[in-house]
Amino acid sequence: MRNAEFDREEVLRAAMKAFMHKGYANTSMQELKKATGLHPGSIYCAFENKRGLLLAALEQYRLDRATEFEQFFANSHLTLDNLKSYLTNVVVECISCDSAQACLLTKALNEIAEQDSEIQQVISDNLSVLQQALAEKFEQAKAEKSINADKDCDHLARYFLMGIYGLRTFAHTHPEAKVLEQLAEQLYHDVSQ
Amino acid sequence: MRNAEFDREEVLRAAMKAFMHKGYANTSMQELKKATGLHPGSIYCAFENKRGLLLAALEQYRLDRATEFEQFFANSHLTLDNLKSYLTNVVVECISCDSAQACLLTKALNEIAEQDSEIQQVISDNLSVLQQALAEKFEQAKAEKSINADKDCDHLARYFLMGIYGLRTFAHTHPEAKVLEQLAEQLYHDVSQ
DNA sequence: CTCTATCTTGAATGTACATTCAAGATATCG
DNA sequence: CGATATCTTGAATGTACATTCAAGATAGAG
Repeated sequence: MRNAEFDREEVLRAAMKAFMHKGYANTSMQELKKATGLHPGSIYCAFENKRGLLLAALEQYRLDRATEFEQFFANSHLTLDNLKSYLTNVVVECISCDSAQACLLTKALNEIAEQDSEIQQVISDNLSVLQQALAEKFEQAKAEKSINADKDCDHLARYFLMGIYGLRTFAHTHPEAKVLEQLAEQLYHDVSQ
Repeated sequence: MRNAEFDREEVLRAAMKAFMHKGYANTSMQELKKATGLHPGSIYCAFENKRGLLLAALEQYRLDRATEFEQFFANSHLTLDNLKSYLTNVVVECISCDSAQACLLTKALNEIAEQDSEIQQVISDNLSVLQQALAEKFEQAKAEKSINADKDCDHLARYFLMGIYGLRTFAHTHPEAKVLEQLAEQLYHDVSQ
């Protein structure tokens, strides 16, 4: 007889941002209340508890990232060039230094995955989806003759993803644009050559 | 008139292990008490507080890792081969899946660096030291003609370290030996070719 | 052996937190 | 324009935590 007043996606994006900024354990319900605009009771009603909010936020993150990913390839450029744009965008995010741009997946992976196998599984699945999507793009690039026919696209996707993880971590201590760009350049070279 | 009964290094290694396993915020003083064998009062007396214990543990970690690093090069092999051994060892640590082998630096960097600039600085300094040490080894490998004379050793060191960060994160979701070994193989190839 | 400075112990403290819940508000339906 | 199901509110609850502290233990000095 009455619908919830809040926008679920908006709330989840706010929660994401809070979790990315301060981590899971260090984000209190009071901060989540401020970030989402929802009172504790509403959060518990909608997401069961703080952990449920994280799980919902991880799912929203997956959806948002998948959409974003596809947009990089929704044009007529060579797939390999789009992969490069994707990588360049990672660097841009790292440089902007906005913690909101950190990767929720790797952050949560580091903080809690080891102690919560369900969350571990959710994150692993998320990352596998991204890896699979990358592998498909490399296959496409191979079909377009941009990369050598004897390359193993699954391996390329894993290596590319490993590089992105490394880049993100590296950026925490080395946020200088030039260095990150140079590293990305080499990574691109190593997967495309 | 009376000396402390505990062995400081032993206590710090136990604390490191606890922090690596559960993270900083999620490791309670009660767990630290169990892990170190020290009662709260003694911990506060020796390290001021929980944060002080982390700082001391980070310093011990740096010392231990520096010693370990040098041991990889304390032989008559080619420096480049020793770099490969070092990388192989990272993979072995990842595979062993013993959380005690995770990297305290990257773990702490992800969890708290953004909220505590002193800890951020300590970790950054630690990682810079490692990066510098790697750069020196690459210079040595260059002098031994193992790598091309026109290579930028600082860049190689950064790329190598980025790869190690990526490898460690990747291992969280992909602990299969074969995959990690293949990634390490490619990384080695890309820095030595 | 005695004295005292220092260390050890672990219960006590206050605080901050996640979670609950009952009262109040409001949209929708008849 | 009620009636009512559902949502919103935020103070109350209990718990778990980091930290403190005073009493007890013990090593070393004289």
